[in-house]
Amino acid sequence: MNDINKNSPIPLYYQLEEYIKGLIEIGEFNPGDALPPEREFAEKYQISRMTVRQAFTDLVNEGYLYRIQGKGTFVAERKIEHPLQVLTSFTEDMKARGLVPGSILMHFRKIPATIQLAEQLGIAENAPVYDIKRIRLADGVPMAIESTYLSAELTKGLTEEIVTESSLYEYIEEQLKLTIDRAVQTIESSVAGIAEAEILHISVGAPVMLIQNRSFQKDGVPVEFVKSIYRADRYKFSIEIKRDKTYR
Amino acid sequence: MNDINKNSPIPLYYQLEEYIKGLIEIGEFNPGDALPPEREFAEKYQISRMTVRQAFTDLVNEGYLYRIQGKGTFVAERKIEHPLQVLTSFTEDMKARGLVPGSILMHFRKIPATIQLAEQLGIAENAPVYDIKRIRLADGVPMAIESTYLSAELTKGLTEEIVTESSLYEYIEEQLKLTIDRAVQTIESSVAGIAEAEILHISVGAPVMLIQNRSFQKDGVPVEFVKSIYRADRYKFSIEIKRDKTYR
DNA sequence: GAGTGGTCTAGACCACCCC
DNA sequence: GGGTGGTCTAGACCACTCC
Repeated sequence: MNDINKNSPIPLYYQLEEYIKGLIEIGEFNPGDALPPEREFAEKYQISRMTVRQAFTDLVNEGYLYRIQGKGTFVAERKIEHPLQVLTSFTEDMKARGLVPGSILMHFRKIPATIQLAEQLGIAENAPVYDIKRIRLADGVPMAIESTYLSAELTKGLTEEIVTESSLYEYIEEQLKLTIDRAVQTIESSVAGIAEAEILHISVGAPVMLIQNRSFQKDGVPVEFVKSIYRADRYKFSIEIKRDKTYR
Repeated sequence: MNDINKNSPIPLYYQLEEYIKGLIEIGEFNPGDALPPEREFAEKYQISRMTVRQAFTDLVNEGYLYRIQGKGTFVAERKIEHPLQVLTSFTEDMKARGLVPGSILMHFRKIPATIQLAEQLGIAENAPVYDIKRIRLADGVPMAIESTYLSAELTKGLTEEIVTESSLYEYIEEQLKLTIDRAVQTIESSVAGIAEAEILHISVGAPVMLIQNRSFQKDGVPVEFVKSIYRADRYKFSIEIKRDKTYR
């Protein structure tokens, strides 16, 4: 019955966040419902109102709740589609769409950085770069051609085995302890050329989406640069955008 | 010399945010620089450390700063491209790209909602809907065909004059007092048909981007639904995505 | 006027980094 | 050990909404 444990090393505000998220998920609170007031949470769990506010504020920022001054705090409408407000890998993206992800490695090599790659990765020209090219599958069908480029200085020790047998993201985050904080994604439309058409099993001239992705650490150092070609008949890109917080 | 005014009705944390943003903009602090510690700000301006933290936390969430426990708070790398983390109108988008926006109204009419429109706008089938179709220009060249749908119940009093002579967004936000909080955007690739090719001055079969946009208020009520067809040779879509805050 | 969220204080102790 | 951010308290008063 104790949903908030004061002796846990997990911060109280975070426990409360998870607890409230849980209540929303099981339908205890529905979109549009008012939550109990902050002071009520504070008293019920014997924690300070400021701590409750920290939890509420986080959930507001994450889009679970919204507040109206003088009225209360309310559950926001459920998020729609896959909420790609959040950076994901191909694997996670496909799973979220209910598809089984797969991958065929075309090559794994180390090359000297071209001018373009050097600029995208924030390294010197001709510095070593891992160049990984994969065909990405969804339910066994080719979905995209993906080229990943990583500074070999930053991701030392990357091998073909890691790429084929485990997760590149996992290696980057858990083994190398690099934390990806944000990415800039560029999306264009194009049409398939002969080579792409063959790999993706579509006709020459069929529409494709070109998606480029540059991932950064918190300090702004680029971690990876990915160029993908998705077949347009099977892939839609969807995001949720927040309007600017305007105080004026 | 008093950058923080305790007697102002503007909250202290907000004044501090603006002040710090200003220091970053004029280059007083550069990306990677450490800011003075929270306690120093608190003492210097005679405000509580919690208030300083509120300002810092907001700036971290907005991407201006990042924190490293035990080390300090640092200025983040400048944001790249047009930071379309933020919802904008066609007009604002083009201006940000250094292009002069223009518009040709093809029709402005009131129609009964189709099933699809009813669903997108969260209204009853056959309820009245404003249907606005425009050719959007950049530097005088056709850039996109845009169809906007609005619930006529919600946006009562909308006229052709408002659409042609002022800004639809301005009318929605300032006259109707509706606040758009977020939008879900879906992007697909396709190729131009005969009608689109003619309007956009491109060849049949040339790549185009289909962009759909549903805008919502804080309570989740949809405000508008926009379907656009952009010519792909002149338009790239770019966004910045944050990685999930993972506490685990 | 009662109830809500919004802002703010003046402390406290903990966790982490670096010397 | 000294300095940093991270968490938390127990209050206070203000601004807004609704009756």
